[in-house]
Amino acid sequence: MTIYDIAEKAGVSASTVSRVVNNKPGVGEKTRKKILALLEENNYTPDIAARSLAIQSSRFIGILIEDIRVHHHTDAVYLIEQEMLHHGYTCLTLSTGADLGKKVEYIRVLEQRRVEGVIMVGSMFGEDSLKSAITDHLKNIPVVLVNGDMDLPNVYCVITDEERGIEECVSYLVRTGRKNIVFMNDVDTPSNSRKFSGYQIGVLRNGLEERALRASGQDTNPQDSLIRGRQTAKEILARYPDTDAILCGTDMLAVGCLHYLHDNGYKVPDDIAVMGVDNTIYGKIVTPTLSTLDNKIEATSSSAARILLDALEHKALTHKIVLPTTIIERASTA
Amino acid sequence: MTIYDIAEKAGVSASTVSRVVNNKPGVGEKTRKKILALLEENNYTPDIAARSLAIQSSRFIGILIEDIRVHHHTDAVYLIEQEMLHHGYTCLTLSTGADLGKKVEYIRVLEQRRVEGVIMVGSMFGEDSLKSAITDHLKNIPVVLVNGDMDLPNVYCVITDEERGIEECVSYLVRTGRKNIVFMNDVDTPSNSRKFSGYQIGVLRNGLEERALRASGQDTNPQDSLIRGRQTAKEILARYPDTDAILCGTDMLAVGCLHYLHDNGYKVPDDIAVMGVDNTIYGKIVTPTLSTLDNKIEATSSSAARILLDALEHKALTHKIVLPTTIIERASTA
DNA sequence: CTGTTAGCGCATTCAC
DNA sequence: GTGAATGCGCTAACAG
Repeated sequence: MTIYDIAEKAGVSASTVSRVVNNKPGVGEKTRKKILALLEENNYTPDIAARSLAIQSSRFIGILIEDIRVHHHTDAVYLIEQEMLHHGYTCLTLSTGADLGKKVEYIRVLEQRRVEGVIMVGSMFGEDSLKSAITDHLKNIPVVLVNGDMDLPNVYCVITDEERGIEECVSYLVRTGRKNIVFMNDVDTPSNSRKFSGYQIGVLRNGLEERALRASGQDTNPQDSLIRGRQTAKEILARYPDTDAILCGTDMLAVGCLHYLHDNGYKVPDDIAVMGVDNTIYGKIVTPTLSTLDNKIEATSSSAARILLDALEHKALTHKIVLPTTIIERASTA
Repeated sequence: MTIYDIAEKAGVSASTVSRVVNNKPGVGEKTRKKILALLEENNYTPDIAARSLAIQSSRFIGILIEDIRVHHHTDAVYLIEQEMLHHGYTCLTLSTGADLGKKVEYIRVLEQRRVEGVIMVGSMFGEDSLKSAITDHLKNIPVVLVNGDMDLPNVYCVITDEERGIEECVSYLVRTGRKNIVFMNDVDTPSNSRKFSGYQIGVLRNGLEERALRASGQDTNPQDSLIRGRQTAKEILARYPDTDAILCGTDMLAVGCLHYLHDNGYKVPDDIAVMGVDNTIYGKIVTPTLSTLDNKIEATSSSAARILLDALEHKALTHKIVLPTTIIERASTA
């Protein structure tokens, strides 16, 4: 059912039908009514692809995310989608996986679909290796990085100050009487590097010894992180038996850590304090409940959505905004 | 950059360029090389919308899901996306929310984008009230319902036998010595009705008294379910102090339940056994670990993807397949 | 092997 | 107020 079909039935031309469909003026009241009725009864639906072609605007915005199964990221996607849809954009949300080549591939998919803007969620998207993919394939459209950092004229970044946040976590743990604080880092991402560097600063400022281990493995899906956290906790305690606090790069790692400690007779927080990052629901579920560094995913993603919308309307804006984090104090450290 | 631009640069016609872009035969080796080079150096990307219009095929498939923040559903989406993308389809994944009107609205969005097939995840999409929306707006394209039930020529359903599964849960709890088994139901959905009916059958077969409460509230997001489970556990124990097992409609409800029991001095599973449904990661995280009815979301969604692909190739297939569930036995009942 | 033509469904000028 | 004509970028006959 096209506007031509409707036009024929109504005995008018396609342009008139088009005007009615798009609520534009210049159509007589009676013909408008008549066409409206025909539209309804034939349940006509405009072909957005055709319209896109004609008006040179897809009303698509792309969302790139590493793994839709990661809770922390879907919270962001949820907010962004709502906001975008509210402004008449349809979101094309794609899970890229950890692989860099895949990311580039998906960027091309977005390009082919002629998205008008892109939001990428996750610090991995701020990697230098993606810079050329963005300049080549996302030319002239605004790109907003959630928690990623990149210096490009059409790229806007909104990140949380995790470095500072982790540094504060260290100080916080010191205030609760901890001295031997080990940092359990997750896979190698820009965000995790910032966290690590925050840990180093914190350790330095508090005159502590630097003790850090990277959780082995590379998959960041929830199931896997749990195992990895558990395993790494074991390694930590084997290497540093006098550990009295473990600061983990993500909540899920921290949960795995809690599991290991519980199973092996350690008391949390009495023997060892544990802390995570992300303020996910996992931390509310475990026993004891998990203290965590809230990196404000809702605020960050809302802000990203706003920025993208502003950029789409060619408003001037700053290219980088940094939000503060907050420590959420729960039973695992208190 | 269009094929015309490239054609001009190459001194050939657009059709030749089109042939090269689509890897079609009938182009001389030297011209092909030349065009390929130009394509590359101008980094040309085809406009899929325009192509869709020409070939009358969008290579889009739609995925409808109630809430992208629900873990259990994103697992399904992940699998489906991978499979579809592997077959050259791009997935348009939309979170509809619980509201029925919104669901219809999103169905129309998919229609406008001319998706060639749809997968809907969640039993709510099997509701009768959506039947007309599907017949009107998703005419002649295959629709696969994951865990939803609907009788329509273009609709295929793949569901798990939760009724039977819950019945088995009751019998299982009885075998572990429980007699006063309360069912905590989640919000009113077809799936939850099936679960409830399974509970009723189980209770009847085992000569027990029927005791069921519906968790108040209506939001099914993870955060909320947790609170609701806790609250409902309280109500259950107030009304039935001799309860020795609580069977919950979802894992998250069960986790909330565990929290309440823990905080109020009940021993799980000694005093009261707790069981959930969905086999989510939440059940692996809590203490004690949660026994649960695995409703096979991976198998179900993979199957749904397969069915949709088959339907898109016009292969004959059955309209309804029912998969068995499995009981996962963990500490909360053992 | 390659170019010409037409058409996909729609929006938009410009006449009438 | 309304219609005819044109173009968006691409594919697909059909000619040559």
